[in-house]
Amino acid sequence: MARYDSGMTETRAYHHGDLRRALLAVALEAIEEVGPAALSLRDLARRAGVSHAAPAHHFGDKAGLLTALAAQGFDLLAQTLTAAGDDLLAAGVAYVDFAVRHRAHFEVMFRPEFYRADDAELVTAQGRARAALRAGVAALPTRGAPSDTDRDALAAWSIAHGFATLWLAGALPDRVGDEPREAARAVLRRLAT
Amino acid sequence: MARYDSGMTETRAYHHGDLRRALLAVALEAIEEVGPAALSLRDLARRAGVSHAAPAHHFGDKAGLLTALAAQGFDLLAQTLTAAGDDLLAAGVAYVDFAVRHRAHFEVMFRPEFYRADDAELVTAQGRARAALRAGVAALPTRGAPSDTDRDALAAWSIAHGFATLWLAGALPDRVGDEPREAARAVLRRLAT
DNA sequence: AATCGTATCTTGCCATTGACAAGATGCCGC
DNA sequence: GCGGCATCTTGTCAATGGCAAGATACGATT
Repeated sequence: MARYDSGMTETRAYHHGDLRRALLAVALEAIEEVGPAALSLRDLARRAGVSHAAPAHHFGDKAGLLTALAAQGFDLLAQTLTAAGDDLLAAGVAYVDFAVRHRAHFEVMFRPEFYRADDAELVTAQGRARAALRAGVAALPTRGAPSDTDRDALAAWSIAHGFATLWLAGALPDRVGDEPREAARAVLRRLAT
Repeated sequence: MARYDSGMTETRAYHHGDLRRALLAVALEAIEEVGPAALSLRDLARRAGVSHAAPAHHFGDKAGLLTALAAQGFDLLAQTLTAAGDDLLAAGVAYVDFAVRHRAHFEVMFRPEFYRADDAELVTAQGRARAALRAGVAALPTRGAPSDTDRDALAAWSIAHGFATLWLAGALPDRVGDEPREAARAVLRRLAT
């Protein structure tokens, strides 16, 4: 069968092995090509070389698959932010860079209508990401009442998230260039002074 | 026929009258209920009381309908921003308020994979919105080189857009409350000082 | 090592949808 | 009236999501 000769050392051994992981991998490719809305489970099955009903066994339905992807994404984001360290500007740049480099994950993560927001694994992953976000803001010098920290955190998250979203939507003028980290740094500096 | 007794004075006279407008109206309702991705042309036809192929005549396909909605949305946004005046903070609050009050429009406008980005009417509407955006930022005192105005515009747009997007995604903590204008003002003040 | 239980995957099926083609309906100008 | 045309309907097809039932292979138990 064709499904046995996938060759590469990573995603092979479909039958008993990691079809689940393979499906998540091809799902990322498919989402980068057509977006999360136009994702087709049957297309994923074809890409993975399995029958059209195989994905359902591992994820139940499309929402199940996207839930798994979202959880994976929040974990990855938490990792990325933690690695960026305590500097607010660096964390913001890392946030934008994550959105661009892991576009498929990012586009699923903030579309709760596509997945099951009450999934346990997802919720804990979101918690990790949230904690990593706040860690970056905590390093800011407090400029007033302690409640200002919350406001600052929201402001920082908003500007990074907004820039990333506009970048991905192709809404920004060409003049900002094609280097997201650089462009993000210039904009985020406006707030993180 | 049932399609003639829509009663209200606004969207009546389907056969020769404004099926197009009626379809756009029910599309907004449907999008608020299930999101733009799960929008079904046949469902719109049922809501409007026409046959399943009627929408295709006015919009060609689903992308055509969403293109019309996006153009309508950008025009509405331009209007809203212009009405908000020259104050940057007020413009930002108006932007967020627009996103929440016209959620369906907003959710389509920034998903170019759903519509035809090269549509003429859409492009001009985008131009109007972009101009209105820049007008709000131009009132800011310049704090350096003139190129800073571009940066400031991007920063302001990013923070307002990010806050709006996170609000719509339900990603913000409950503690921000349920009054978008108020919450947005508190966050945007952090930048527009 | 043989067997049983179970996870994994396949085949078959049905309702829904988007898109297209062809036909019906009714308005409007001549 | 009458013809042309925009508008809307009916009919159809391929693709999809999801479900049910069956096949297959692994692993644990004896």
